[in-house]
Amino acid sequence: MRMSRNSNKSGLVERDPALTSAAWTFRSYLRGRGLRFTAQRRAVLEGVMAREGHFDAEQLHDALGQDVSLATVYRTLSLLQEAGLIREVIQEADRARYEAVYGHAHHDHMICVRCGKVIEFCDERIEDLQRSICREHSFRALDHRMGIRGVCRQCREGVTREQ
Amino acid sequence: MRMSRNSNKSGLVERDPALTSAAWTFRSYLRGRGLRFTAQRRAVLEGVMAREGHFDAEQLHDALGQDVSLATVYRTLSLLQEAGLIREVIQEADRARYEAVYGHAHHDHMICVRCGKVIEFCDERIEDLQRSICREHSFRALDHRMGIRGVCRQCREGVTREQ
DNA sequence: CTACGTGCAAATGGTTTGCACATAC
DNA sequence: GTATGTGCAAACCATTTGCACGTAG
Repeated sequence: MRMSRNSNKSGLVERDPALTSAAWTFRSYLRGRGLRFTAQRRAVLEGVMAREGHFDAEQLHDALGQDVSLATVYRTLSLLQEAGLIREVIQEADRARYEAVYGHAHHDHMICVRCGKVIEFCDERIEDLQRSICREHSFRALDHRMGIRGVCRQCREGVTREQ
Repeated sequence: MRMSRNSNKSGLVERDPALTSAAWTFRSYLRGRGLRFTAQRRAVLEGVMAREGHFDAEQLHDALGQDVSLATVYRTLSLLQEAGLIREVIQEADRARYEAVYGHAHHDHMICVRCGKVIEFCDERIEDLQRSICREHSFRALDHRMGIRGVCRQCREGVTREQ
């Protein structure tokens, strides 16, 4: 949707060519708070950006191999969330799940309670209404989440998958 | 919004006058599954219905005194949720919070990240859009939750409360 | 150098569960 | 009577934290 400033196809990169835009954002956030951009934090960020869809701390830790301990994954996920690079997905289970924000359009979710499938959607009319409701209540929104639980078409048609 | 069949003002009650409509619903749900409507389950339900706003298992347990153990509160909250009498509020912390559904209009939430205040609102235009989006995706909605995180007017104006 | 970061293992804490006893039907 | 429910305490398990050792700046 949005063009990365450090596309690895084009040679038109600025500053450190090894850093993606998301990495720059994270580094700036950390610097601004007197924190350090370490190899582990970078690895976690790259793991997050490489991932499609939703993930939890343990999945990310597995994908990263021995590079980063689980404790550090948790610590870094908090930082990434504060930096606005990831957000917590509306919770279905007791396990926190995240998704990358950077370069992804905002969207909401429909969750099928039968097969667990997540359908993402985005509706600008709803976004507009949310903005005007916040205005009416003098509320300054930082983030919002919407999740619709229900049954998807496939499951209703009897093509049940697992469970 | 909806009239209770067992209003305690009018004498026009049917069946067991000591049972509220919500209690009947719960009892029917349990019976339908071969489960029993015990004194503890009834106490939990009454505790839930008596409560204004959001609550968690421990608060409810405290309010019930020695009548019901915490374990049973948890077990009963699950049943009430399955029966559709309560729903889990969009999670802010790692603690599950609930609210009664019965007799309450559907609504969504704004959560102030500074003072923790929850503003409830309901917008029929958003509900309509949600319905049409579900239709477009052939998705049958059972429930939905929306939460907007942000900063309320009072907190922006510097009248910070706690934390 | 000094403050910050990391890995490890232990602690935390809300929630669940095994078990023996109690109770609804 | 028998299946279901309950209380208690122990188990669970994702997440957090204390501490000693690394390392960025």
